[in-house]
Amino acid sequence: MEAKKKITFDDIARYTNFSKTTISRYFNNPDSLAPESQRIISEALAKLDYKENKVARILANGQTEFIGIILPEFYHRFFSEVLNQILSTYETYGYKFLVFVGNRNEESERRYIQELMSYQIEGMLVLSHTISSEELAQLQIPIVTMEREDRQVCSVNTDNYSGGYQAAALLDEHGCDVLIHINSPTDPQIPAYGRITGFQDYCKEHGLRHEVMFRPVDRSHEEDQAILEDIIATLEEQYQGQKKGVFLSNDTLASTLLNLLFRKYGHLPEDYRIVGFDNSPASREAIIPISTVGQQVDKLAQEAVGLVVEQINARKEGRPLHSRKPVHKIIEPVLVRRASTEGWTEER
Amino acid sequence: MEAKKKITFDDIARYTNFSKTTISRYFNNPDSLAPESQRIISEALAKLDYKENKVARILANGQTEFIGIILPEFYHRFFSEVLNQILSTYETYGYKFLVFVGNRNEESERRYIQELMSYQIEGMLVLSHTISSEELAQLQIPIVTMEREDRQVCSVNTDNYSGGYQAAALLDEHGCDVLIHINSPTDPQIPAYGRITGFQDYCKEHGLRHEVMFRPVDRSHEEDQAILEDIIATLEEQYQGQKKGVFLSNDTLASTLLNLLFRKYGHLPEDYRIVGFDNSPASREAIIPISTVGQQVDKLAQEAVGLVVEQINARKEGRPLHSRKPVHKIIEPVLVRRASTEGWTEER
DNA sequence: TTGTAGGCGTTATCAA
DNA sequence: TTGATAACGCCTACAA
Repeated sequence: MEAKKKITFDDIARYTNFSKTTISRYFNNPDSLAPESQRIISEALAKLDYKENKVARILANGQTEFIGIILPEFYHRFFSEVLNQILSTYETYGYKFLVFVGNRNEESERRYIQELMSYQIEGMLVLSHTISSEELAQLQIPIVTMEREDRQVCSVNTDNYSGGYQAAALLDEHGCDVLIHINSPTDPQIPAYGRITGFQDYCKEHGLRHEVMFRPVDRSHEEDQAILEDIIATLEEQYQGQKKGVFLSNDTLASTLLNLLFRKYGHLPEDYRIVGFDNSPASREAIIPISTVGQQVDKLAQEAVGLVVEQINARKEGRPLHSRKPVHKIIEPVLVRRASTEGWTEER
Repeated sequence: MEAKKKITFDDIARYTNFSKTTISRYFNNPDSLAPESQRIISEALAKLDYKENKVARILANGQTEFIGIILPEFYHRFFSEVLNQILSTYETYGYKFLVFVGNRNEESERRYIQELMSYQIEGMLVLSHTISSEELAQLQIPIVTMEREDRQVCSVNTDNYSGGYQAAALLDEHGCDVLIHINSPTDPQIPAYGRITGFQDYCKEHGLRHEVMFRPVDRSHEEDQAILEDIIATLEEQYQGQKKGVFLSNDTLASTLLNLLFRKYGHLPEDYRIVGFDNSPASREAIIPISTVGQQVDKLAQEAVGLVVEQINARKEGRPLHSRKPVHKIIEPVLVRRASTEGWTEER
């Protein structure tokens, strides 16, 4: 059972008295062969236990069927969810994925991209922030980004503005006296900034008292806890007796806030309403289910890969599509109403 | 800026008046070149903007530097954590990873493996259960598994037995009257079964009253909740007034139990102590921090990739290592004491 | 319906 | 220290 030499088209050809070309055709255009020939070859393949070698095929026809992925990190569930959904598009498109995690290091991300390019990837999905879309565009391959600056490249994003708007509307609907949005300081160029403006616009349009609190959240759970405890203290001083609707930039943060309140009061006080973002497991699995602006991760991934594939195909026949302006697809978020706004009793 | 033809060694050779061979050497064995030649080539590469093509190199030397990964799913944080750590070994070993998620489907996993083989992967990491180690071994490439049946292949695993043992010891230490272990029905062949036997052995050795409850957990959060509510009812009937030490098979489950108790009592009652498994974010971010048997995911991943690479290298020089018996590495778990056993007041 | 010949961009083997 | 030449395993005209 030791490393038996690999069987190639040559071996099959010799064995069947066909030429290599015919064997190749068996795989790429079987209908052009006589049925009888197909049978002969098929049997020979089985008998000799042939295993295909896609590397050789790539070198010959230039199509790797590789798509590169650069993720910024793996801490937030959002990214593992997205990756999961991206990987599952293999079933529909057949592309394989080479994955790198950037960890916010510009230099290593450049190295990763070089490495990906050297493997002749046909396209790339970029979720990390460190490298500008301008630089990405120069790579001259189809690129689609998600949740990051995207001026020079195609992208697929949740309608963050709509999400922020709906979150505010939901809190308003439940009669909150003041709306609070907690977020980390965010670059206006990244799509997630829309959550802030959406929130603000709703409040302004409806003349609601509101406040956006920029805090350095999302660094670590412990820091987030400290920050949120501080915020609770502030809120209870500033808006004592008023109903506070809090919209947080993600579900994990929302859950942390909820836990703090639960620890303090043993339940979610009537004068608090909470909305998260993402519809990640953290929102469903919280001590009481948290209302949230759900990102349709499956659709995001599907569209992103679809967009890359579309460009790849366009390229293969001239380049009618790629040289045009970048396409930016938008996926509607889905508002999920749960106990953290609807009230615990209503929920069960 | 349109698809300029790709620069190859041929172009560099022509430009510098060296041969292709010399250019190749510049990359693979630069010291064998005259310093002056190195400079000339280096400049030419920059001037012509050469980009390497690893596909061609693979075809020529047979080394893809690819390792295949088959994950069972992405729902449990454990797997995204492991994947993250595996991917990060790129920095030390330079291997690239082709990732597939099996989703418990035997047929598609076989297809994935064929696909991986066709890309000439040099080794494979398998975390999914569906395909027997016997079948894996027949692939004739270095394989390392984690957290699954591993009789015919190498593996890296947490010492689950020790983990179960320590969990029981921790609960005992805090004076629990009865120890409960909640787990899904588990195949004795997979390493995680050790958690059960470790737990049982400690209890038996120390003459402790104990019980293992096999329930179909880990299917969905809602089902888990229902199951755990049921268990709480049972426990409170059966062990009323006694201090119950509950060891759950993972942190998410532990957190769900904790949440249910918190909702019922507004705090963790004195007659409950809880221990999880994994030391995943779920345990730190729970409403009160949960004690847990920590898997050293970074080490698991490091060792797993290391073991594959070791075998790959052994293969390159004859095959002294691979034909021997499978190696099974064990990583010690780390017991993490937190509020769910130590008591809330002690913790702060 | 099948075959011939050349090429994809490297690396390996000899030789000089 | 450098080169010529033949692989590597498949695909794609073009021919028959």
